[in-house]
Amino acid sequence: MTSEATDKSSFLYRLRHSMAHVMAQAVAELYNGVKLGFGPPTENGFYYDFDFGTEQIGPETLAKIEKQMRKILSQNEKFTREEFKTEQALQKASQMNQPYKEIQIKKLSGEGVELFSFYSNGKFTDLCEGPHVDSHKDLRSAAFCLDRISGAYWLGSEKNKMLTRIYALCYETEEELKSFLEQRKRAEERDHKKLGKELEIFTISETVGKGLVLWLPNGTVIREEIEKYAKEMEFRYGYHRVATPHITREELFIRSQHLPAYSESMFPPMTVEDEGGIKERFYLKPMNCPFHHLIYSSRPRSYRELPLRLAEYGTCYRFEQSGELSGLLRVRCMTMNDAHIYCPEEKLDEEIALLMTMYQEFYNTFGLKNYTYRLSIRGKANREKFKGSPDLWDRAEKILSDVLSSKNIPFYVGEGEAAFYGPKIDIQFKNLMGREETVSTIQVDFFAPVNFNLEYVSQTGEIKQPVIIHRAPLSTHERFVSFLIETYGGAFPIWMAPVQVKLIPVSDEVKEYVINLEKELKTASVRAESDFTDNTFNKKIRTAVTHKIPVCLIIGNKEASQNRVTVRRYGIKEQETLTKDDFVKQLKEEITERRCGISSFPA
RNA sequence: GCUGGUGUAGCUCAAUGGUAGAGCAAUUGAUUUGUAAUCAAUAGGUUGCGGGUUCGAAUCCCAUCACCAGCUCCA
Repeated sequence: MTSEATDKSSFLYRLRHSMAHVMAQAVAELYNGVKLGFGPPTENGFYYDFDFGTEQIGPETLAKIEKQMRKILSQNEKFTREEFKTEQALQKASQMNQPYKEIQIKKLSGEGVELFSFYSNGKFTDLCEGPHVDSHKDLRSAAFCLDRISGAYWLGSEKNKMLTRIYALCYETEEELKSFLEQRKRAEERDHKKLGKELEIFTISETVGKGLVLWLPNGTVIREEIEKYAKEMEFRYGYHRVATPHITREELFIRSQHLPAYSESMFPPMTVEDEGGIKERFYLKPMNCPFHHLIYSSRPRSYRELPLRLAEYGTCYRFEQSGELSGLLRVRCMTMNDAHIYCPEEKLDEEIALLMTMYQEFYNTFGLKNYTYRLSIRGKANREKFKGSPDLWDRAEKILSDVLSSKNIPFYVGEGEAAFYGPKIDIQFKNLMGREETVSTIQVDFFAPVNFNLEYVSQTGEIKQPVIIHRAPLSTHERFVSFLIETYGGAFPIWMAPVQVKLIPVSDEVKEYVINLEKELKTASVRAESDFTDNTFNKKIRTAVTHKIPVCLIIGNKEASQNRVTVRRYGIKEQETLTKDDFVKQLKEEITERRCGISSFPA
């Protein structure tokens, strides 16, 4: 959220907060006996949670509520504040027949709050800490519209009743609201689900099942280019590649403690019967780690081979809740840029530092900028859920925080966001709709070495336990490609573009030259295609541009007669004509260096 | 999984109880073009699937599946 949107003293915050009360009042007037939940400001406006009882609320009621709000605003009431001690406050909430407010008062009272404020505007009163604007007059020039309606669990717990949440957009001026709506519309144009279909990157078939992605030829090029790059990078950083099965006997996940702790996110087991009639259960893997641990422990290890880095683009299966699935962002079958690093504890800081360098190298290549680092630690609450000695935790948390600081990497702390086996550094991306998603983590794990009895012989001949680092800088292909599509708006850098070069003949006379050039480019491993359709020249250009192909070669008699090509780059007006050989040389350089040039970011 | 919404040709959408239609894409023919849509013809649909109401259903009702937004979850 912007600072203005969260700053309680800002006018915008008070405006949105007050407007939420007006909405609650409108709803209360229209629906007798409605129960009120919470109604805070948000990044773009505000929402309010209501319990409508048995009443069905659809989008058509939004217009009705909005109309009522405007009627209320015309009454020009003042916002007034009154304070009550706990008992009186409870009594007041009870008189108003607002059970959720009673619960809230009791909860806050338990946390030591003794004085409760109620705000009134006209006949409407609501428990609220404020602050608000002075009167309706301050709200009149504001721009707002009711946006959408959805369910939301009371107190955010799925064990509680689901209330009806009404979201509204609200800004100080009409221009700001309009500009937000336009921005949202532009963002929707970059939606990876939309572009993924248009650019034929992936498809999902009901026949195969939801959350199970079919990668089309274009998408497969992108996947494989990413994978090739990751393998080169990991080779340079001293990783060894391994390969493991997609299924395993139940025993492995019992040992790793995924069963039963993680069983809700796993596909149900397959039961097979051997010749002796003994039944055995197999599971699809939700993670690669346990397999890698067994590779580590397949023979005794010496300190000399640590840190041992085992990498695999491993395909995992998770039975995500159906409502969670979304395009490539959240799927049930995913291929992870996974690796596990088995590291002596005293080398942990060095190894993490090396990882941060690698992450930044990766993200620079992709030109990614819209991410933030989160240091996820235990926090003060629920200490019992975090396994291992507190001493070890303290040290690990300090190491992570020190590495981030020493590399001048800005980060924020996520209290209670650690994994149960250790703290982590999460890389958070914001998607187009402003929603934050974890794209990647670096996790320190003290727990698995114990479960899997992982050991090494130290320099002094002692048996020691390594610490494990789980890391996946490039996330899963699925999630990472969804971010890339949205970041690039579908216009990929040349090195990973499905079609890198489109050859467009001006007329049939140059056909032979074009055919030969295409052959030459393909021989140089360039993904080149020629357009020999009956379409007009203009139409051919339009087609190439709408497919967001990074380079078009315009070839007419002028070019063919001089062994040249005219280069038209995506999103760039200026063209240049150069010799065929110069073009191929430049192009190859750009591809080999994986340049993330301006051509990929049209204005 | 929960709340609300949506589902019509490959894609984007029209048809609100009375003969399912348009543009783009596809196919065929003509056209060979110098920087974002040449012209014409053809083909394409048990309106997501299954029930029901009705003389008659894309349209109304029930159920189911999928998708979208949000909630919850996300080792």
